[in-house]
Amino acid sequence: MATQTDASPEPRIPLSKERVLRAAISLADEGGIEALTMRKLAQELGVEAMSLYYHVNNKDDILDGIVDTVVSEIDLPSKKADWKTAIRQSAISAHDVLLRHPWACRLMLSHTRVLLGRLRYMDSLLAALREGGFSPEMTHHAYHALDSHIMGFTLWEASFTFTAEDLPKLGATFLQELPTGEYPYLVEHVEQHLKESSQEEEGEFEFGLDLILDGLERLLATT
Amino acid sequence: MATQTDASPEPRIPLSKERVLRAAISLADEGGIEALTMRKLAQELGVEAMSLYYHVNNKDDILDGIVDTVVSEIDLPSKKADWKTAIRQSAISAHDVLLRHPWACRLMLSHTRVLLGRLRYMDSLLAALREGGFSPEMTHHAYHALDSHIMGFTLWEASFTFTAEDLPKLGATFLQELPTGEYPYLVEHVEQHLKESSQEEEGEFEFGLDLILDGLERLLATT
DNA sequence: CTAACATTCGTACGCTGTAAGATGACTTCT
DNA sequence: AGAAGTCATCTTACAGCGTACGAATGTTAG
Repeated sequence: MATQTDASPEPRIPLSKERVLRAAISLADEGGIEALTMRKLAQELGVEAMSLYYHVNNKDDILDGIVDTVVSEIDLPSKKADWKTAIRQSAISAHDVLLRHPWACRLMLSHTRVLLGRLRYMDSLLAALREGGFSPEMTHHAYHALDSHIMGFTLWEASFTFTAEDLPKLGATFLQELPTGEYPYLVEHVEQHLKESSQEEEGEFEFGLDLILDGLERLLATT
Repeated sequence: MATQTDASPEPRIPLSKERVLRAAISLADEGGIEALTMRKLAQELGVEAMSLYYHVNNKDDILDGIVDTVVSEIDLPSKKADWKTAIRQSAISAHDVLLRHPWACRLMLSHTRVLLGRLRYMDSLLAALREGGFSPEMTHHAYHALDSHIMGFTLWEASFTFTAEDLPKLGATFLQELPTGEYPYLVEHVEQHLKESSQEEEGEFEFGLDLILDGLERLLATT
């Protein structure tokens, strides 16, 4: 003990898979997924790159791991509420979580290994539908419709995350570069984005979500 | 002329941006987007890597280019049909095209430069909505709902493209690795995928699409 | 034939993930 | 106390990536 505190001011916390994953997440959050390299990650942990490989098989292991960590943050649909409000709330939670980690969506779609957190999420969403009265076939369809919206919309938003503060400038130059008068509706659309406060953008996700949920409800009623 | 055909059996077609992009697309189609490297692309064209840089600024230029080429293949919504069938048909076309080039979706979302083909596609979809009677605000919402579905669903499908022939085996091992009895609904869902013919999967996309289109139609009627 | 230009290539650098083995620290047994 | 063994980390090295820089080829105009 004495030797340790004497020799080094920092007692050197031992590495672990959890610590590696935590550091990887914060690194990706700050600098985007392309900033997550083995060397930078090691440096962040005060260690050499190869040391990571004692706790992790390879980089894919890390990528799979941080995806699962993030997915585990999503609120599962409540078993108490009716299917529609339960799923609605869970979808909004998924949207929030995935937007906090804008790299997660893309990783989910390029990395097909599914770990426990994601298994649980998928099953609980399916459970909410089945126990809400949907047939196996309808549940299948509904699941994919919902998943597509969550992924697709969040992915789109995430690709514009970096523009949070300089969106106005970026949008203005975009409009200027546009062939003049050629695409009037596109101009209108972009202007809409520019004048929207970021608060209003939030409702955008729920608009599509409700379109799907209402449609599903109607389908459920007619059977 | 004589000297050329004498000296080299292949007359050496000169490079060009089009030729580079065409080769890039076929390389990505065959081996996935990660198989598209400057060196392999050059090799495919019978040339050294650095020669490409005369026709192209950098790799991003190529990526932006092939995305735009693919997007330009999508059928734009017909101006003759009513908005719903026109958009429906265009969305299905987009789905088809993007599934033929499974790497395109992911590129579209990580590469935010928008070239001409994509501008035209976006504007024509917005035009179909506006001229169908939707207000600017509703059009804005509708556009994102539709885009999210097209992107989200196709992206999901594209991530499982490689399993086309060996999906049964892959699904079987997945089911076996699942914690037994823990996720009954997930098991049901996966089994559904396994028993579905690939033809039936096609309808899956249209299910979600119609959910959105019907919802939009109803909203349009109530105003 | 020569000068100008348009294309292509050779070399090199810094970055990436990671294989293989050396090195150090700590535990346990004798 | 010393030896043996295990665990954790580090050193070195390599192949592959995008691409900067400048030299070497065609190819055409005067």
